[in-house]
Amino acid sequence: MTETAENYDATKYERPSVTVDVVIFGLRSGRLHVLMVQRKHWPYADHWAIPGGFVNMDESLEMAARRELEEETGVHDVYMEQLYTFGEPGRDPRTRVISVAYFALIRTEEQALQVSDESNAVRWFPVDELPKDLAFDHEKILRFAIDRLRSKLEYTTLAFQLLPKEFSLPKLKRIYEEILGEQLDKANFYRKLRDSDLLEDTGKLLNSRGRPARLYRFRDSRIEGDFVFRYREAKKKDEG
Amino acid sequence: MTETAENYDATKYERPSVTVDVVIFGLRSGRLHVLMVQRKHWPYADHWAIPGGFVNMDESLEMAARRELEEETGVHDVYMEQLYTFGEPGRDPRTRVISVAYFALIRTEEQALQVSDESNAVRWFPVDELPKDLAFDHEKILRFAIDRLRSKLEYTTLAFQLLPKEFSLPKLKRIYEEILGEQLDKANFYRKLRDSDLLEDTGKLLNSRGRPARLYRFRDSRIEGDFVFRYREAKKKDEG
DNA sequence: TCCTAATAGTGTTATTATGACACAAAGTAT
DNA sequence: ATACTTTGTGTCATAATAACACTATTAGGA
Repeated sequence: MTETAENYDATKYERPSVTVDVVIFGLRSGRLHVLMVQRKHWPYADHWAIPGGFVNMDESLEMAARRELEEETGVHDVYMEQLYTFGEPGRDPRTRVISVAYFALIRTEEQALQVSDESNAVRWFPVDELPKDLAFDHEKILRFAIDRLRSKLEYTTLAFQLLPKEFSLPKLKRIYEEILGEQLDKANFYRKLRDSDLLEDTGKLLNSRGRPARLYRFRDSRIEGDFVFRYREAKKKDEG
Repeated sequence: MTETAENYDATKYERPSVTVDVVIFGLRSGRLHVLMVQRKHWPYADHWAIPGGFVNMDESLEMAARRELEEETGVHDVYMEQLYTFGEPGRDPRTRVISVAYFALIRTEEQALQVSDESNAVRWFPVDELPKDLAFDHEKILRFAIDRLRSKLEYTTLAFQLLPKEFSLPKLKRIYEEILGEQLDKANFYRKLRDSDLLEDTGKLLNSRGRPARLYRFRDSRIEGDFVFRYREAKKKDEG
């Protein structure tokens, strides 16, 4: 007969370790970055890794992830969601480790982070200039996270979580372009946002070099959760 | 200093148990069903539960899930994807259990399943007639799976995994209606599929009561993975 | 002060996608 | 033959999209 949860003795089996890893995204100078830590010990000493750690027996997975996030960055109350769970045997040479990965979006340009860019141990990397030879399967996790962020951008308001509370339309557009990796049409983008009724004019203007940009904020009721704002410009068909 | 993966002693901490639970979807008489098992022992004796079990130390999560799936149904080579990982402390009264949930889509009407509908231990339930008081947090997992299936239906070819290899357009349409819970327009649905170029005419006809239906199969190159076939009829806006 | 560069923002139009619904086709049952 | 049932197509008004030309408002220098 098959072993099932029904006749399980909690002490009978070897158990894997469970960790949470948090892919932390932020903007720096308008470019999408990810926060990495440099390991000090075996395995993968000196290699860069996604911040993470073991789950305590009395905390939920999300609590563990938020704890790790706060330990690394000092921020809390940020957008976070579960990404995927990675559990290949052998992904950690020490023992069987199952990692529940999360990703977080933080308003880098608004909050003063505790992390120092000068430190050798913690650093922001642009997502297209990641260091080589990441620890464990973290390159895979990172790609997974970037793909997910990119695809969710097209049907959620996730991008808003990266921006300060008040922002201009050109800035929002630049984030979309940065993450999607393609140019968008200004007129169409603005129109879509106007029609979506997601934004609220603050009345303020932001001076820069040319014509000042109008500052907006999100209508509170719609920021939360994954309210659908679908932005996609259909690519030209190139089929036979 | 914070405890991190860097100075971890594998034997030092208490570890949670890790299970996989597999939400198994199938069609029976054109209705979406899910496979449940009835528990025999504490906790939740006699309650219905999602099939699942502990992950062995040397098998991947997906392997564990496929093993459970095959043990319950005898089928393999079916579509399966990871759903979400549930890990609230206290979700299992015995010990800390973290469950990696998967969902599988099987071609019920094609494969002869080992499970007997008469058995008291394993049974198919229509998704809108689930038994009461499911074990653990399985009701939550189930709702999660149904929501995911429903939303992925709109931008993937997942529905095709539930059908036999050859099928008619009306049958496909009925599945969409069943899962989405709303009526679709025949003409628009067929047109969308024709334009998508996903289907291949087998030349065969299926006799029933009225005009025979043409049988199609999926073009192989596009079945795999999550090729995008977006079907959504925009709901009428009912905003203030 | 006036011109220019730079950036923000709007209008317009052709094309395509969508939703609604009428209609035609091809079988079975009587 | 005729009614009935189910499959499958045609049509058209409307909405969404992509492309692109255009106007607006500032700073800064001649």
